[in-house]
Amino acid sequence: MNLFADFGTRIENALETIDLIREKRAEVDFSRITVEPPRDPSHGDVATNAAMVLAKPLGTNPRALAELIVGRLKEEPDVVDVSVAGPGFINIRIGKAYWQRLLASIIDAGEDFGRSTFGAGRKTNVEYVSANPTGPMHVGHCRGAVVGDALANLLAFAGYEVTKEYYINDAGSQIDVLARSVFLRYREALGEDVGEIPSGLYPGDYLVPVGKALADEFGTRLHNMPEEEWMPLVKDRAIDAMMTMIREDLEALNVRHDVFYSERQLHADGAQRIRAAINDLTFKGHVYRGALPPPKGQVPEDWEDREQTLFRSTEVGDDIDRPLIKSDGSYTYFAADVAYFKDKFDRGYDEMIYVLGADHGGYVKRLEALARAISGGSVKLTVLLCQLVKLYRNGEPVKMSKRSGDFVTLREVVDEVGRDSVRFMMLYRKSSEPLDFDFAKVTEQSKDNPVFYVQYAHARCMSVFRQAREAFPDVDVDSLDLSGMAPSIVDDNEIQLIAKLSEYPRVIEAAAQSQEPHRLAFYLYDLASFFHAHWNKGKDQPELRFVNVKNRELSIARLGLVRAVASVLKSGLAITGTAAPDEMR
RNA sequence: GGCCCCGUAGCUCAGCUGGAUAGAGCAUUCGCCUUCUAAGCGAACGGUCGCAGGUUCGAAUCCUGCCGGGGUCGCCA
Repeated sequence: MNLFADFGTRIENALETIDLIREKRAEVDFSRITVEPPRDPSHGDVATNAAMVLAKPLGTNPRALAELIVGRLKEEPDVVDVSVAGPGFINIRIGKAYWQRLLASIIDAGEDFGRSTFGAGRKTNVEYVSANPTGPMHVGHCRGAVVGDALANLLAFAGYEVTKEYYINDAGSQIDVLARSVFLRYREALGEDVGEIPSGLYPGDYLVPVGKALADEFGTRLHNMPEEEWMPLVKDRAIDAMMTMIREDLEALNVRHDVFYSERQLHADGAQRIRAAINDLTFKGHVYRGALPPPKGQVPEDWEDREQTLFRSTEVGDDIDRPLIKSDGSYTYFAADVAYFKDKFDRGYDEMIYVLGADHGGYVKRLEALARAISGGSVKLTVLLCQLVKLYRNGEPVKMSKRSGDFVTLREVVDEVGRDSVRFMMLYRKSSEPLDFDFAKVTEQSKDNPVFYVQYAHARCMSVFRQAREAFPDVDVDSLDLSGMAPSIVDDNEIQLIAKLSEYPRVIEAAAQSQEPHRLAFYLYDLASFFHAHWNKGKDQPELRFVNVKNRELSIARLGLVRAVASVLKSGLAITGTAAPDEMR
């Protein structure tokens, strides 16, 4: 049961009965009509702008039209009051019986309440993290990992068919550097004194065990080979080791991908997949040989005009054409991306989402151009840019130097503050907005910490059930038919709580449509806040408490309300990837 | 210089894709609570939505131009 969808159709049906609208039905567009909770609850439970949107095409004024609509809606069951307000809003107040039925349906749906068919099963690929396999994940990767994962969960809940994907950048020159760094550790493991790690190689200690493993596997054999021979062997082992480490890091964050896709396989067998993709682009008329103009603004001093194979991306919305094959005949990074995109396209995705860091902003247009060129516009490709995360410890910024290898790893953060705090805080901000992450704040158990506040609301719900079991030892509290008790819920505060719950499905759909998982996090905070507020009223007014030994029937009915709150919290927290604890002692 | 993101209360941020009197949390001020249902509760104060135009019944939201902050910018991945 979806309140706003339900009243949306009721309102449309009412509109269809109005002569003025019936006469000009072909000319009026219902799609701009909104049905939403009014900003101020005193206005009612449901508000619509229908009269304001339709007045103009019908050649009438909003308030007059609103009065007509109000006349129809008055006859609608469950409507106890309708009125026109402001410039032509129609405010509807809903009867308690409706709320009680709604509560019953939420209880019956359990954690499936809010699940939607909105996505209509569209095949959607969400690519996120895609950190280079050259070391452990650091905090910088955190946000994209969480946002991507939560977004994928959200879309799945909203009815999309989702694949979570990780693109392994295991083909570039940074992998050669990785292999050389590991080779040095290998020599070290053989007893050689390698001294300080030369600049240009990765200095981190995490490569020591990889070198040791090579020594165990090969003894001194690699040492006697020329670089061309040991390089591929070392690369294989190094990439495997790094990906194992990264998978463990992801696991610690509760992030799980369905597909790990290797860039290297695109380059395999004489780069045939890349060649095939470029051929496809060429066939569709998007490739030529030529030289690019120098960049605008400051022209680099060593600028040289060279001919390359280019993607004519400017014809599909890009600012400048993009190189596919360098002047020395090798492929650009983007060429592999063309092949990768084509692969996803051939796998049949309708929508592709790339979650990237803000420093990749310059990459967006060429990806969009690529999608147009290859799919002819049938694929919806969107790039979500996550802004940077700044770390603070007690208000002081945490300094990081990547060059010295002195960066904070994802693992360190998760180990210190816990995965739930990391995940929820990463979502408690619009991703296009920079984020401050304070170690002290996110572990604080107080109202100021949203993670705690929301989880605590769930724990409180569970606590009510524990108390009910104690108060009514003769009742099997956990197997009661609570939805059948919903008609006993009549208190206005409780009805308001049901109203807040009823917003959940539209929050899910709106967040999915806008690809903004933070909206869910804010809703959960809001819901928790309603619940806590209602709980606190029980302090001064004991008759409002959920469990009341003197009134067994009402207590049991209220358990239904508590269960509904708990299930929405749990469902929402699950989408964010955060636990819903039963207690928080 | 081109492109992208951001600019909302003293601070950190929401604002449901154009709706009503712009909302939370900190901070400040003032009450309450000192035990019940667990790490408090309630209220007040606080705004030229960066600036200027435009679009329309209606703009924080859309368009244009400025101002300010950040990111990015040839064949690096």
